[in-house]
Amino acid sequence: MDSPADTTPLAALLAQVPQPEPGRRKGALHGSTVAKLRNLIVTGALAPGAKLNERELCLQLGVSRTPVREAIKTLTQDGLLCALPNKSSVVAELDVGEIEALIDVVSTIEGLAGELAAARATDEAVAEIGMLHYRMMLHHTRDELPGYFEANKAFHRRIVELSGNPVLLWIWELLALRVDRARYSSNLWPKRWKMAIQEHEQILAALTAGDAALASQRLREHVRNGLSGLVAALKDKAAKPDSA
Amino acid sequence: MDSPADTTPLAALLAQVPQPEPGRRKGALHGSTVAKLRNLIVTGALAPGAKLNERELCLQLGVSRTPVREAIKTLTQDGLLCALPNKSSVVAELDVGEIEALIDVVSTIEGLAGELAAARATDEAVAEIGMLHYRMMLHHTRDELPGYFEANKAFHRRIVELSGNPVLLWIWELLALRVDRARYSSNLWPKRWKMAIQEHEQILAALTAGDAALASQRLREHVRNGLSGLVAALKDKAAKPDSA
DNA sequence: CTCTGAATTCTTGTATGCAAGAATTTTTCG
DNA sequence: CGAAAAATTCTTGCATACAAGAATTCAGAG
Repeated sequence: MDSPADTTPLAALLAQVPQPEPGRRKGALHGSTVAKLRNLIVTGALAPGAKLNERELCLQLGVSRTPVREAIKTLTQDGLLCALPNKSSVVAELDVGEIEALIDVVSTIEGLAGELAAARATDEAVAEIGMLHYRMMLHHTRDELPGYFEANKAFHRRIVELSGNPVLLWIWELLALRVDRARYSSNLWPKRWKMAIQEHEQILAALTAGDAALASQRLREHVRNGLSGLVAALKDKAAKPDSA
Repeated sequence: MDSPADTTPLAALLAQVPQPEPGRRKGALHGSTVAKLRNLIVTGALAPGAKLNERELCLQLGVSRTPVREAIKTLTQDGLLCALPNKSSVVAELDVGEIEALIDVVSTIEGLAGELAAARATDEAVAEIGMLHYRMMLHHTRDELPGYFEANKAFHRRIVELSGNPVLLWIWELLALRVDRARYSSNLWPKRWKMAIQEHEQILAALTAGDAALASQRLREHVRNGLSGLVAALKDKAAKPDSA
């Protein structure tokens, strides 16, 4: 009846997304549709458990069912949607247990990334990551949540890239989708920010020193701390459901 | 002109795949098409670099373009195909560098799985994994390559399942696709078998003892050994291209 | 003979039509 | 009035039609 999703002002949210001009080139619909839909899910605009009606999405997104169906398939594979045969796909539940499972995997993955990155860290690469760190701090001082998120993610992403391992980056991107979802879901937890910034600086130091073991350990613990805080926030939120 | 794929007896290979009866139930075409196509790629029946013509695949698989296109999208996301806009998708190259990248990631992932699994290992679970190990040995003594592959994979898979971490299993499945491809590509390397069996026994012992650190380390090294041998075999093969 | 370019053919990207299964509503019987 | 069943409506799964871009071929000029 009145699942959370039914009250979502979907049209308004979609209006914010820049619509591709009618004079667009061929082959861009799939990608853009995936991006739009993914954004709606990750940011929580489409609530967990919400049913996706293909025809309705077509109208909202202004495309035919083909790209919509492809996007649904793609996001199902990414684990953001759940699909049952002959039934509407639904937005995957944001299970706290699953996020706890994410902790072990993401921390291990980023730990490996740190280990490999430290061995390949040039001054230039470290400087670039440092810049991302300062950008994050800037957004922090300004209380700009989206910018903070973005810079934080870029910081971590750059380290994974620096590892030079394309498979690692691929896996990390997949995991990052779920982490982002959890982040958006648990409204900001500013307590954690200061600690995160300190940890980033220590990670940078380890990379600068080229100390693989230390970089690995610090990244592992940093990720573990962050995600654990996230789980705590989510459990808190679950305890007192709608104390806005 | 005559790329390796053009000479592939595709029709014959597909004939081996049991065709779903006309009286099948709806909703199974996508999955079965993905499975068939994936098998062709993983086993090497569709050679790396081969161009996939959608219409041709439709004829071969006996379905329309819709499920074929969905399957292509899915396998592209899995990294088995490469797609460029408005161009035919091609089977992803089996880059040795990428397999070397896999070594670090898969060994780390399975190491984590071993660590978590050891902490949860019941007698029953260990016995089940032991059974898979003996099944593998049986296929070994009979020189049955496919059975050996299957049992080996089941052994590893069961350990990841035992970890109780669904995210870990999800990632492992993705990685396993690429590992399987590499395995099929480098024809059997029997030298490795005996060593692998010994390592499996040691892994089992660590699981039985519930020693998380040991299980983790042994799995990590076992995977590293296996994949390193695989890379060596592939490099060997690359050096003397077609010495059948 | 070769190179350029235009026209044709082929292939993919997108939209839509049709049928099977699911959900819902209505109707009928107890 | 309640419940079960039948019919209607709705939704997805698959097939196909059409359009835009890419590849190929063929002709003509240098």
